[in-house]
Amino acid sequence: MTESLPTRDRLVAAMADLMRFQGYGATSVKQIVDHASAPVGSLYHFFPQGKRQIAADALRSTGAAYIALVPVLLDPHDDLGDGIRAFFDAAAEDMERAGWANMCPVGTVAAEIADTEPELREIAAGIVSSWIDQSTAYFVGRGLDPDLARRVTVMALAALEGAFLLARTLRSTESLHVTGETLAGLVSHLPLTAGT
Amino acid sequence: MTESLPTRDRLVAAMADLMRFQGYGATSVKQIVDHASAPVGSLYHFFPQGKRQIAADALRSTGAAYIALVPVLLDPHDDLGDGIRAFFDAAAEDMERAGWANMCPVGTVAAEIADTEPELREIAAGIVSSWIDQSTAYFVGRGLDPDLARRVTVMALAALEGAFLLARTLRSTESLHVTGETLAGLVSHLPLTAGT
DNA sequence: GTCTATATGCTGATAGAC
DNA sequence: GTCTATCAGCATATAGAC
Repeated sequence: MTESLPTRDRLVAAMADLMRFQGYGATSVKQIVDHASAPVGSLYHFFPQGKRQIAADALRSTGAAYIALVPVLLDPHDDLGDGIRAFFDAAAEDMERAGWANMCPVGTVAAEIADTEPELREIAAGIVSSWIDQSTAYFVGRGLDPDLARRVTVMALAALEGAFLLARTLRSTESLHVTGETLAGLVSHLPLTAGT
Repeated sequence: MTESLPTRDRLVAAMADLMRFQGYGATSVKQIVDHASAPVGSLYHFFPQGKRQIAADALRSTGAAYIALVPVLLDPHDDLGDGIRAFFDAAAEDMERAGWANMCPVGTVAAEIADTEPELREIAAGIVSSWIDQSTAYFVGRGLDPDLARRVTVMALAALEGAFLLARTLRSTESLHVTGETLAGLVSHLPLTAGT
């Protein structure tokens, strides 16, 4: 983490990276600054409210980055089911290569802080809500009825996060491949509204 | 937590309870003994290796308790899909009533400790593996082909854990109802092997 | 087995020189 | 904006009387 980014950005990236592996509680301020090759003072200069504030920033920036993947990974596939399968297979490959870190800190952290860090929980809830809204809109654009699109989104997101949890715990990609395959079969047979 | 259980059992129950809400890292030894109305010395008397050891015990005992729910909740339903729907709806009701604690500490804790507590991760992996094996065997007993039974199990477990995560983050039962309903539709149309 | 007092180290956070 | 030295508090764990 000695990239030539501004200090502030290096700190946020380091926090996001550490949270993917360790979650929030197990990540110490000292680890963050070491990982970002920055002095402690700089962290409190940019983030006067300390660890909680930099965690909020890291969640927000990665949350925004991940929702952008949906169109990127699904657009190339005419059949939505094929797109979903490719999405889950890509996640499996990335996860194994990254040493079983979660893809996104939001999933790792959300359960951990849901009752102990109310402010961070609300931020995580906002990110997840916007994921659901944007992904629903994408599926509507691909021809699904709005209500069905939302249900498909919620189902797929739950399956993805759960499969990440199992993969991480078991150190196996089976859960990602199986859920991706099953969802693909489901989605390929959904009715599309006229004109798509 | 002033039940008339032996001290050792009260300590394990307190740890399991706290981990459901807070996870592992945010639960302190002081909280455990306070919640169990026991002195610190007793914890280290029964669990010489301290917090990590009592966490392992709490995970094991709740892991065993939860797999027992599968036949209890599914046996009454002739149609497997109906059983799955009832399972998820029951989980949603319990979760909301319990103030959005996770049903089982294994899910809350697994992601958090996967890279920081190798011994606990292996214990969690063992529990999850045995869930998958036992649940697969149950579905085979209900007439599914073994390979299909395993895939249904993995899919359902991933969806359940993911739906828990979303419900906890968003403080809404929507994810549990939607995933339960979707899985139910899927499972109701699976082919059964002859003779069931 | 129960309980209290305490040791040791690490935590998040701050002050102040440069 | 950068960096170091340091604070006060809490963490896990232990010692030893009862």
